[in-house]
Amino acid sequence: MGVMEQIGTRTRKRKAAIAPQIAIETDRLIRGDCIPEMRKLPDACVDMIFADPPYNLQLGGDLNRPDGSHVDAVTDDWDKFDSFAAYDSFTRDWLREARRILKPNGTIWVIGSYHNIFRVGATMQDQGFWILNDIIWRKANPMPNFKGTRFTNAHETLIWASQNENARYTFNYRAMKTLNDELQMRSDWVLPICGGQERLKKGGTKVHPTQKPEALLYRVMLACTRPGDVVLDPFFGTGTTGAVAKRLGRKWIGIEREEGYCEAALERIEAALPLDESALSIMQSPKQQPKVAFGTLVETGYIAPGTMLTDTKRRWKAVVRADGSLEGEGHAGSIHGVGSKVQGAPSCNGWTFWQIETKDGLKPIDTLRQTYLLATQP
Amino acid sequence: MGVMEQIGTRTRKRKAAIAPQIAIETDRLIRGDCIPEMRKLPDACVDMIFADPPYNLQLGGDLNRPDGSHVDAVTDDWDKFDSFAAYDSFTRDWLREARRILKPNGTIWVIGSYHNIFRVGATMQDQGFWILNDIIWRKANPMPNFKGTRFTNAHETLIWASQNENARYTFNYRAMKTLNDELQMRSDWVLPICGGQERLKKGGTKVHPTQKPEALLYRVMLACTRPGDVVLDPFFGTGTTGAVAKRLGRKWIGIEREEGYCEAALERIEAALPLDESALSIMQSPKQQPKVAFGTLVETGYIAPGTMLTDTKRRWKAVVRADGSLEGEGHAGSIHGVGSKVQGAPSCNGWTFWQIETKDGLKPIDTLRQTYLLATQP
DNA sequence: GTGAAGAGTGAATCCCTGA
DNA sequence: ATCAGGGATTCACTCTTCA
Repeated sequence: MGVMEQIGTRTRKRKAAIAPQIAIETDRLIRGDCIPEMRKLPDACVDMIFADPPYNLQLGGDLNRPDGSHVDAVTDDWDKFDSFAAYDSFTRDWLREARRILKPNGTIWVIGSYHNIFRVGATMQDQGFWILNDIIWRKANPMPNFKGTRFTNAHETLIWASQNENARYTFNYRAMKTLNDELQMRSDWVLPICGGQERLKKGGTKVHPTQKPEALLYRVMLACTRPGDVVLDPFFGTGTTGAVAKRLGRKWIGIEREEGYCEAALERIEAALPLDESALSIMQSPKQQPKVAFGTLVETGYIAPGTMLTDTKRRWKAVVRADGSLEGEGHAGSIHGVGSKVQGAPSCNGWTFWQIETKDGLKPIDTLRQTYLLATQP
Repeated sequence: MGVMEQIGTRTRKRKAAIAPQIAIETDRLIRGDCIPEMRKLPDACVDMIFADPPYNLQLGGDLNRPDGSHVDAVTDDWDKFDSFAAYDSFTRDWLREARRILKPNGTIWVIGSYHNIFRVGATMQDQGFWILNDIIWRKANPMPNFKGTRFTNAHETLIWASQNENARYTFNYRAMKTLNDELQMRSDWVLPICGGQERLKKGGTKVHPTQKPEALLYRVMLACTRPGDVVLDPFFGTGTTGAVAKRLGRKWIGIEREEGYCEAALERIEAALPLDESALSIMQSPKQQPKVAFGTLVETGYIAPGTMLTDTKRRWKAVVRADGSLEGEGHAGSIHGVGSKVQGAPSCNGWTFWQIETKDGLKPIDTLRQTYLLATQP
């Protein structure tokens, strides 16, 4: 697992390795109901949970297309619930176990539609999960509303939540920004539905009625886990979570009741190819780069004591002192402290605020830090 | 009102005029709390309800933009609740009255964010409302996540529900399809937030912290009401619902507690003019350019992480990474960024610069984008 | 007048480490 | 547990100012 050890060590979160982590068996499928099976797992043993629970779809009668062909709706027995109360009870039970086995800094994703997502979301809040975002999967190619009685149901909703309000969760902000052409990733994701070669079929019919696209899981795991993290899926189905986890170098545990789905899932995961190390690495935040003190640049001669710094509009000036502090405009202190004081701002990043005069005009002192890093990093 | 007569004449519902409708006073603002004020209204007296209740945002401390400026948050008392239980109690009370005064064939719209919408939706289902769609308002210009801690919260959710499961509700299918360039209107609506001239201001500051855009109400009313219908808004605010109702030839009733909002609303509705054809075209959502991020092609499997790219003359090479970034020749970043860096050029179109090896020779990665668009666009 | 540049702003649960 | 301090972090659009 050389990949695991080298990648992802610098993420936004630095987990305190206080409690000895219980190592559990991973990369395996557990056959059975998710509630009793989760009960057998120890507390705080997984980093992320992805759950695609039954939707409790209340479809009355059969649905036909205008041409008379039959729409293959979700009518399996596992999707029938006597009432909202029964569904709520089921939801509370599996979410309670999910929260227990989730590490304190772990996160959970749950996907649903308007039939069930409101009940699921409210239950999550009631149990202490802390919602971080609701994400809209905007389907690029949804099934139209054949009868013209409502708006085309063209999206599904995912809830992303941490185990508790104060969790220091993993969010690979920079990687998401890169994935979205250098703009912040938004809460609405446009992705095609699962079809074509990706859709598992047996004898010409689809194996699972609601197989999720791998692209969806790909984005979820890339955003919120690190290589080597354990991802659990209590409603494993045909194993999309497992297949993507394997590709991305994450460990997985799936729980599934239906033998037909289990077979298909294992076969599929077996065929999935893991990415190699260079492909797995992602863009890192500056936050995760080695820290350099401004004083170090003074000591090592990258900037001389006595150098005059200013801001981009030359409104304020400050002099670099021998110990790496600044003095100017009646203030003295760190590059950040003086920067915030002269502006009267609550905070300031001195690295980008203060500029140094060069032959090509003003440049932020951060460029000196980058030069230093390039020269000293292996 | 030529527009009105042409659109919406073919509605799904044909109401049986059995029970004599109770005529209530319309086009008026009721000053007071919505729960006691709704109690004074008779049963089954309104055709549609649009509700924009407090979201219970639970904001922490102050928030500043990267430039140091302060974010003007919603800190009003009307958005503060002691607990989820208190919010639920409030929600149950106003929804119960709303359902009572709604006609049996009427519908309700409620807007919210992840802070409150799950609780609201679950309560609606518990009380017997029948959800018809959840609609996503995708904000064209949302506020970014300034700290890089989550996904940009770029949408709000609306729930559209009928008074009961068997209601024969109004849905102007044709009008919606016309409004959407002859494609079925989907459950995700791209609309800008309320700003510019439309945003009500007094002394340079916004009158209401969360004024909704008229385009949103326009689409809601055009979809689900007929001219002459009575629309009630129990959280009237600055009267967007009233202004749009007047323009569309619907009757309105607003309930609002804050005197400052009431004044602004009445003044605004007084100034509102009935709709003409030109206004209709302005409201139409412009056909957006399909934009595809390179990362999307990686996620959806059109290009695999680890793939080697090169330029047309094979001078430089780069590897595709899991998040859609490239790494090669000592650089890492987007397809455009790495392209410009290896060439030493100020800019570069990565789509045409980077080539992928195929059995027919090198091809620009732009061809993959075209393939993706062909597969996913309607 | 016209365009470029700069300032302002929007329903937001918005940092992390070490003492 | 709290507190201090380093330093990381933004997109689309409107309106104003100034050349």
